[in-house]
Amino acid sequence: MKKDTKSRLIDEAEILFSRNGFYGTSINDVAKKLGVSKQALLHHFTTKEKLYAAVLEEAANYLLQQLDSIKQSHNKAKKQLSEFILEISQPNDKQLRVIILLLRELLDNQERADKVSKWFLGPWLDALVGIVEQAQRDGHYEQYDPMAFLYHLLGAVQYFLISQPTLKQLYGEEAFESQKKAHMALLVNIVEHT
Amino acid sequence: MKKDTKSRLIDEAEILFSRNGFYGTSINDVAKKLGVSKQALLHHFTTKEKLYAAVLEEAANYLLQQLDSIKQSHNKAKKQLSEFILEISQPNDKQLRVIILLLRELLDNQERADKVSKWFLGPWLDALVGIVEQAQRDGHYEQYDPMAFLYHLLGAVQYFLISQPTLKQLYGEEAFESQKKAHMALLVNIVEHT
DNA sequence: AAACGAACTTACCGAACGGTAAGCAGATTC
DNA sequence: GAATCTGCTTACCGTTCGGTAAGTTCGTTT
Repeated sequence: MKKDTKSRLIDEAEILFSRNGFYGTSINDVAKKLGVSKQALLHHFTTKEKLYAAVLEEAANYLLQQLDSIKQSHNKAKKQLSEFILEISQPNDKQLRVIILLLRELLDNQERADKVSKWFLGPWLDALVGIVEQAQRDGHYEQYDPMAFLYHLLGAVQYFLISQPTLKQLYGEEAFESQKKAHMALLVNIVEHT
Repeated sequence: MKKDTKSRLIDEAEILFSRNGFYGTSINDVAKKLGVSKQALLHHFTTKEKLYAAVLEEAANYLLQQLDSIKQSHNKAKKQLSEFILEISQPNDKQLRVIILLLRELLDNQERADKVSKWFLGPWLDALVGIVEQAQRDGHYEQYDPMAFLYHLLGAVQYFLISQPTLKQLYGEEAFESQKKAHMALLVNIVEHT
């Protein structure tokens, strides 16, 4: 049941790319962490860009799969949305890494705007918008544009997530905990009682 | 009235750091863009980190100054907040660069959490929270925690801002324009009619 | 048992990286 | 007018970067 080197390289690259960004990560570092040579990595991916693309593809699959599992566990679109917001608000390590990767992509994509991000974000966003639209058909959030509503939620959640280390350091652990509570309360208020 | 080399280096570094991040920017590139040697840059800043710190300091000053100018133009806290949200929602080039720098800092700061970001974000956040608290004393937004409410707005605005190139490319120019309208409408709705 | 392809290894490579050392022109100070 | 300081320059350095070339090892196929 041991993972093969290729997928272990992707996992390790995901950690380092999310932590240090594309330019801040060297393929040598990735390979060394697994105890293999840099050329073993290049044997599987030929270039650094292709390794990065593999990481993004993996991240996209993760996001879509997560959404799919939520869809299967809950029938009502509104419940699906609130469950989704709840999950990404309290992410595990992997989820947090994927969110950071996503944000880095948005930043780096600022003028590049290449094709990689297209499939990385597109299907996931579309699926989410689909949920909001279904919820609207069920009679919720009707005063809002679906995409704007969704983006608003995503922005608020993800921005707070990546700010957490800074906020902790800025205001201390216990002050931060009450901030987090207030943040979650505001989120729940929007999703549940709008 | 010509700017000296040092501040021109900061300006150019701000452009490149915001576009490509810390690791994606070389001090050679920065110097070359101004037609001076790399050692001219090192003469003024001694290390790349110090150049980066100078850029962050400049960015922090810009944010605080922007806020100050809004405070002086409007008396009521609620009006100050709505004006602020409006301004950063439609940023000029410099504002956009500063916002991107800020987001990059949050991402890179994820585990580093060093002192640099402390002064970079701290006073600005405190000033903004102060405005929200004043608005609450005037009878607005009373159902929310000030920090959570502010962070919610900041997140929604900034996340949408950095997504613009990707959204344009994903859905086309005219679809994006209507998304933007819906996004602005939602924002105005929150700030004005809560 | 010969051939083969996948999964690596060691040995390199040129370019770019951040940074040091030394010098030099020109304005300022003593 | 000699010395000094500022703002640069060219020359150079060791390290690391992504990537190439050429094996080697080993299980599988023929």
